[in-house]
Amino acid sequence: MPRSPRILKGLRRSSILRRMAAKTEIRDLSGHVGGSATLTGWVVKNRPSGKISFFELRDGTGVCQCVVEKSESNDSLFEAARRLSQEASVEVTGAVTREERAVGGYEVRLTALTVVGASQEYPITPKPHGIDFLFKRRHLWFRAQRQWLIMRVRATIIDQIRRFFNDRGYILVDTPIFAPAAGEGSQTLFKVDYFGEPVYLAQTGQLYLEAACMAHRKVYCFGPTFRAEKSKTRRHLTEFWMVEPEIAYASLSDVIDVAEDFVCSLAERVLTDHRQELIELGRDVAQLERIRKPFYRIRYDEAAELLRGPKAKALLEKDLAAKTSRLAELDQKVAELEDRQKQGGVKQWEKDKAAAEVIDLREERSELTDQIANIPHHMKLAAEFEWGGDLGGSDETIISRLHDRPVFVSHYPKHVKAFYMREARDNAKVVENFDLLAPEGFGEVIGGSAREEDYDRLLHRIHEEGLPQEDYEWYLDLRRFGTVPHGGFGLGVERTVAWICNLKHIREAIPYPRMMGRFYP
RNA sequence: UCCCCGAUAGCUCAAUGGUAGAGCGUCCGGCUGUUAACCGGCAGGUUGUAGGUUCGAGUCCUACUCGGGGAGCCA
Repeated sequence: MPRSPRILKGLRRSSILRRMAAKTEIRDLSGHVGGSATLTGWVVKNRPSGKISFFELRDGTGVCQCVVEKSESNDSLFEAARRLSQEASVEVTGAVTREERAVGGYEVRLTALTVVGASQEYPITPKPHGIDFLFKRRHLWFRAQRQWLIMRVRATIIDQIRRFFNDRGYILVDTPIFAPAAGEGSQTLFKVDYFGEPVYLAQTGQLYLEAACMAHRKVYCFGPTFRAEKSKTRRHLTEFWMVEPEIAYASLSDVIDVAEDFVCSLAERVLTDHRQELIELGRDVAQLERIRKPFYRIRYDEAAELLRGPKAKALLEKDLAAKTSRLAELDQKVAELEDRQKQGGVKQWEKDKAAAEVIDLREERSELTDQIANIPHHMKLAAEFEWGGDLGGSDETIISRLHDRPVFVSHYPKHVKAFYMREARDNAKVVENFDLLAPEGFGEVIGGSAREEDYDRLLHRIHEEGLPQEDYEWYLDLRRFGTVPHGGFGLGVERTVAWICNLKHIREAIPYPRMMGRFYP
């Protein structure tokens, strides 16, 4: 875009300049130092004083400090600035200066201010709020810096998901959201009235994708999926986004190779584009830099052994000791802070600060207490893990924490897995499936498998699971007409975002979370 | 479906079974370099709902509602 007036020769300079000025974004302020700029945005916070007034302006691209000094000629401007309230929308014009003391490094000294929309008693104040309060105001909470950062990282992850598959010749095939029957066959489906007929919200597009991959060889689908699981945990949503690639003429290890490259590409892209944002989110980026090939690949058998073995026990014991000593440390800190508050001669603001710290410490304490209480249970679950069961949440955490890079766990017992998974030809008790466990205890982000391509074995499994064969005739057709070895996986977007951004709760990783008992706004 | 924790001012939290408080936010006043600004003041309450125990319940008991964490299940 032309910034130099020389280029404007022959145009009506004043109107063009005005239009250009109105387009200035905070992220481009460095190019306007020494000149004037017009910004449009929202007031983050206002700090008026007797004769000088500061406020922070947010415009969606960054944050910038605005200043008005009182003078004989600017009474109305100064008064308007002094009265600005949180989240009022404004258009401002002023001189741009470099200013080390200001957020973002630049400052605008105002010559004009227009309030576009007033904002009274904005509910989300710069003080701490409870999680329920914030999610009831999700529509406003987006404006908070932390939520803004997360949404930007999410957008990049989604862009990279599409780019990865598009660049490698995968064809996007959209699968239906209204599905006639169970995909994976279970009670965790949302039932919808479809002109008097029952249909279900799709849990996966996989079966449809298998059909499409016989036409295009490499395909993927990407969209929302729905699970009516009554789980209230930090890793569950009832509506979440999943990307599912499906590849013809692929073995289990081919599919795992793709998953490995894919996850590496996501980490690399986010580190390139959002290093600063990740740091601001409190992400230890060194951990993300470890997301490199090769990931660990272990079998379910080995995972079971690991859980029962001395390493798992040692990990949990160490954990218990660390958490117990942290608990003692917290108690001591709380006691110290409370003593300080009681002492005389302490300023009110120091008392407030101490009180706020006590609240934080107590919260950490309460979480820690829960975790400590759970450890013996987790130890028992791990130590007594029996072949044949699925890996529980705590088991996954243990396995992932025993490795410094993501871990593929493959070859689970057949009877705990879905009917379409390919039976291992050398061991009929297991299937050729895999999960990818993210490190640092983030748990399962991918589930995938080779699909059963043999007609007779597939039909047998459908009967074994008690599924109605007539519902799966079209699916069986894929084995009747030129069946090939194939497979794919599904990656949960929100779990991935939570992992990359180091979020404790998956619900912050999606714009409008839908979970048990929460569907507003 | 099961287990644990919680609900007090708009918000975040205090309050041995004995007069319901603080900070923030709002509003008013003050302050020339602020950064969760600061200083002074006003207003703000059927302690989630319904019962019970007690001379007396925010506090103890029971049920329910809502929320949080976990189990199961899963991306």
